[in-house]
Amino acid sequence: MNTVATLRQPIPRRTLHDELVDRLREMIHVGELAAGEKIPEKALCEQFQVSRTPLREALKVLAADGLVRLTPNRGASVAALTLQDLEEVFPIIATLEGLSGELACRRISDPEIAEIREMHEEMVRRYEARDLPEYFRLNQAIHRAILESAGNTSLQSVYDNLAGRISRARYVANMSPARWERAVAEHCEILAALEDRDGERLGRVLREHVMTKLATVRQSLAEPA
Amino acid sequence: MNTVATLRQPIPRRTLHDELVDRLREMIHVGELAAGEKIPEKALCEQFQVSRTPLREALKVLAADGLVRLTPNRGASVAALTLQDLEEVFPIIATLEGLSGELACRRISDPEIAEIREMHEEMVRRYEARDLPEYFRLNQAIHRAILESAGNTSLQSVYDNLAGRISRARYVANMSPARWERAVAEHCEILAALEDRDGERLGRVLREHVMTKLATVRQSLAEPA
DNA sequence: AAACTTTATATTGTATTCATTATTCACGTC
DNA sequence: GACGTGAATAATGAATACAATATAAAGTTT
Repeated sequence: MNTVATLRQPIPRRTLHDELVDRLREMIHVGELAAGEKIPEKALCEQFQVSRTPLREALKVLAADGLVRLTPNRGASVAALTLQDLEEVFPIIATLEGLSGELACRRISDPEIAEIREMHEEMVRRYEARDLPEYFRLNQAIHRAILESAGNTSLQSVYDNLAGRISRARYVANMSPARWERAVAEHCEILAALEDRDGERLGRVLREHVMTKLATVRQSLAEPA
Repeated sequence: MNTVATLRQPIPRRTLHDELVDRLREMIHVGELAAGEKIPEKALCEQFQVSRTPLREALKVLAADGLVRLTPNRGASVAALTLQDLEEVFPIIATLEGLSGELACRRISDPEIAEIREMHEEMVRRYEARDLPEYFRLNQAIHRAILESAGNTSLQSVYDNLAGRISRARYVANMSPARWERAVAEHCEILAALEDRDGERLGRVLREHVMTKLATVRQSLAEPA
């Protein structure tokens, strides 16, 4: 059934550089390419079995995204995020998430709200079960759903780019029980504002929620690993 | 005097792809590479007297920035900005400018404020003399100064990237006398809020100011050229 | 042993070449 | 004239080659 429909669709193409952008991004996110480290161009070409051209093109893109630093004649390294970087980027992300909340309230449908409520309730159950990875996944899905409900693809794109820069820091930050409880409370407020379609309140709560996360990350960085 | 100091400084390097990014960006801004048009890769290499490699690298970067569209096996074209794109990007820019105003009020110095006031006053004189190009230049300089006073280089970078996408649309939009008068009034309010270091008010006024510009652009697009 | 110089090797940036894909042109058929 | 097919040409993506720069290793001097 599905196969017949697929056969009559355009054949998707993907350039090597595009594929490499995604792979390198993921490698940075999971720490396989560590912050501050030189990017081993030759080794990566061998690993991926591609020539240097598409890999270098991919690195240019990642540099434009801020994930990678290019130094002329010295190659590329993974951008090392300082606390200063985080202090700069989080307010921007907070502001953009606030905007996405405001825009979402103008156009979100009842089924979309219901879906977010479902995810929220499951997330709370994961919290109560102390299942952090699944809680984290659902948490991200809720933020993603709100962003998509905003219906602004440019906002999604800008947000994704910035979020990609700090994804590693967010991923490894430890959350204390008190902060976790607070985060859940904030999410209840997010859902309430969303159900009321109160854009201003949702925008404010989302901004505060993200800035709370910055405090978590900041504290995590201050502790010895 | 200055020459001796310069001689003992590191020798700056610039890769071709980096230079080409800037040149192509400018060519798009001034309309030399028109929206929707194919980018003539071969001709540009001849014009700039470079090989295809750095040019293709530059195009990848511009594509990541949203200025250029890459279609596999069909090459690159200048992204055609639809009204939808503008409707999406302007609110983001407005939000980011609002944030820059808030951040600036937290840390701007008296000399910085004085400099912005000077520019403002000169801009008003240019308005009264009906000198639009110079008014536009000063207008941009004021926004730039506020953004820099925010002291957030990530914000500058994100803002510049977005502003670069819509720079052509802004540049060609016609401003009616009524809108011009309103823009000047808004700038007076911007300066007042800045001098009061009232971050919330400045943020709000800057957001409105940018959204007013969207209305100008929108109207300009609705009129036959 | 430390510092300096020279040589060898590796890496980086760019140019050129190769293979594939797309577009255009020419020709034949209906 | 419209349509289809095949050949020729151009453009695109990637691989390879070349030149320049940086780094490491070896040799020499103090």
